[in-house]
Amino acid sequence: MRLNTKSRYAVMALADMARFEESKPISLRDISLRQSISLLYLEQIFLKLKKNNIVRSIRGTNGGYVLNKNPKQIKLSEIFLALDENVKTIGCDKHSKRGCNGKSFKCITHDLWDELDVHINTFFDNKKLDDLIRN
Amino acid sequence: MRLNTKSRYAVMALADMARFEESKPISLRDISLRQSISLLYLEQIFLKLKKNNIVRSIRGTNGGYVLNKNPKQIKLSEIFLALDENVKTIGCDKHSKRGCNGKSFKCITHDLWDELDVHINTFFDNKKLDDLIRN
DNA sequence: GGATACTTGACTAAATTAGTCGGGTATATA
DNA sequence: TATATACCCGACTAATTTAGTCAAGTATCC
Repeated sequence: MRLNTKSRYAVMALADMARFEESKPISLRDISLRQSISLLYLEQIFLKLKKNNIVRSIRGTNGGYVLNKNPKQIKLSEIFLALDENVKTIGCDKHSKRGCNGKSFKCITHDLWDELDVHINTFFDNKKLDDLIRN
Repeated sequence: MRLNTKSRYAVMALADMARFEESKPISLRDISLRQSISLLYLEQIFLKLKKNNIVRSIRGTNGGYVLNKNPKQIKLSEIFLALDENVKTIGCDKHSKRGCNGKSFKCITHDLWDELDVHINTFFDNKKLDDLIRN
């Protein structure tokens, strides 16, 4: 779990799309203007969202992106998973040779970070995109 | 909430002390050897723990540090609070002028990060140092 | 044909992290 | 009282990560 601007912007952008739920594709330019996120940065983010089938794209004039599922069904955990290659980054380094790696040597706090990870993932599994726009 | 090595090492070191619970002060040198954490780095960490009354120090030969409370009463949230000046660092920048600051302008996802923060803090409020050594 | 809008990899400045260094001061014990 | 141990503290730095930008496309609509 790693929360950087990329993850945050992804949630903002997708929530933006969900709010203006239309059948028409929404261009990154519009999202960029509404949410004040750099267009070039959004492009990077949406590439990953597309690769992970969260959105699909339509090219050309009047093109843009469309949500692949109903906002009620899009878990926030999916979104984070799409952006970070490695979801679990809190805690010990899995591939450490000297320190705690959870296998050959396990430190006092190892299980704690695992528990925390579960705790946070549960939170994001239960939160749907739709929950964000119901205010 | 920010989980860096400093916070993790602090928990490891304090758990180490709790495990060897003695009335005698424990030197950073011993902790450094047992947990393979740099002595110089530990000094930095314990200075903060001391300032926040989590440990007290005894100088000189045979000196070291002693826990100020029973491990059953030391919340992990206290420890993190002692190390990070600002506990809440996930989410929007409170002092941002242009972006979301939660006051003059509030973004779609603002409440989400607040909720997450509460969720994580609850976890660490309920975890005590003693829980880590009961395995 | 031109405007719009997605596609992709490479690059970079700034900030953060994870420590190290150097020079202290206090105290126990031989 | 000398010496070794161990805490105290500010300044510094190398490496990594972050938060983007840049350049050069390709596809589609009008």
